[in-house]
Amino acid sequence: MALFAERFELEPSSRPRDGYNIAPGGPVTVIVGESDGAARAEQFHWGLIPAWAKSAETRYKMINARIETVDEKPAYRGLLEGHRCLIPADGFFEWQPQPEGPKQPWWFQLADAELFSFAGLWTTWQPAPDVEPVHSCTMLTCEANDVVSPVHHRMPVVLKRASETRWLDPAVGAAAALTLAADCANDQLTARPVSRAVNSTRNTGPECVAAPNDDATGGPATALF
DNA sequence: CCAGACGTTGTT
DNA sequence: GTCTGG
DNA sequence: CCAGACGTTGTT
DNA sequence: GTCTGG
Repeated sequence: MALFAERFELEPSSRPRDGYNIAPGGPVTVIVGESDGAARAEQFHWGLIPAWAKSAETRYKMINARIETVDEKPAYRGLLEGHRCLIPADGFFEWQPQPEGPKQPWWFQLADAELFSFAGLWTTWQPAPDVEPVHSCTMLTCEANDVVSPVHHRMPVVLKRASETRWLDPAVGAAAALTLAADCANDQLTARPVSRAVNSTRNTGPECVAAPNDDATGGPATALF
């Protein structure tokens, strides 16, 4: 908390949340820009609910936005202008299908576990005038690079640190923002396999990034029969 | 004009 | 809300 | 993303 | 198989 509060010079009212098992469809901490250039942390729903949605049913579907098409898709393209956010993290998981049995989760980080930001978009959904608005977000993805592709064919866009301020800046247009996202820090990532503890969102602690078979929550190392 | 979509991932 | 398809 | 539910009636 | 919940 202290790290990213300092890094993003968050306003005192910010109420960030962290955890080792931030899952789609749940709350996630995002950083949004203020008109005066300040930044604020909020908890948004991970899974975009467009402003025009009649129900919240997309909230488990629109968890990602492909960078290749984000400026074309009706649900996303308007958000590239003025509705960008940072989603701070120090790593992410991808699941690797196995020839047999359950998928193997992998944990990806920058060197020295340095803090970074995913490139996100956000919006507000208010189904009726007299109910509380719901803020939600989605995360840009791109084709997996050499580090991630053995595990999974897509990966989140990790912004270069120098791009973060401009990503939040409303004065930066959609085209320029897309350029920032394309020129990302994904080639700095490292990978290691982890316990299957992360597969259950009931596990929210450091056991999620423990080495495989080095914990009591990841299930048996081998099948019983 | 109105109706209907609006998304990604993974699997087959 | 806005765009595409019919 | 993965895990877990997926149903109604009647009884306590 | 498909949807909801975390």
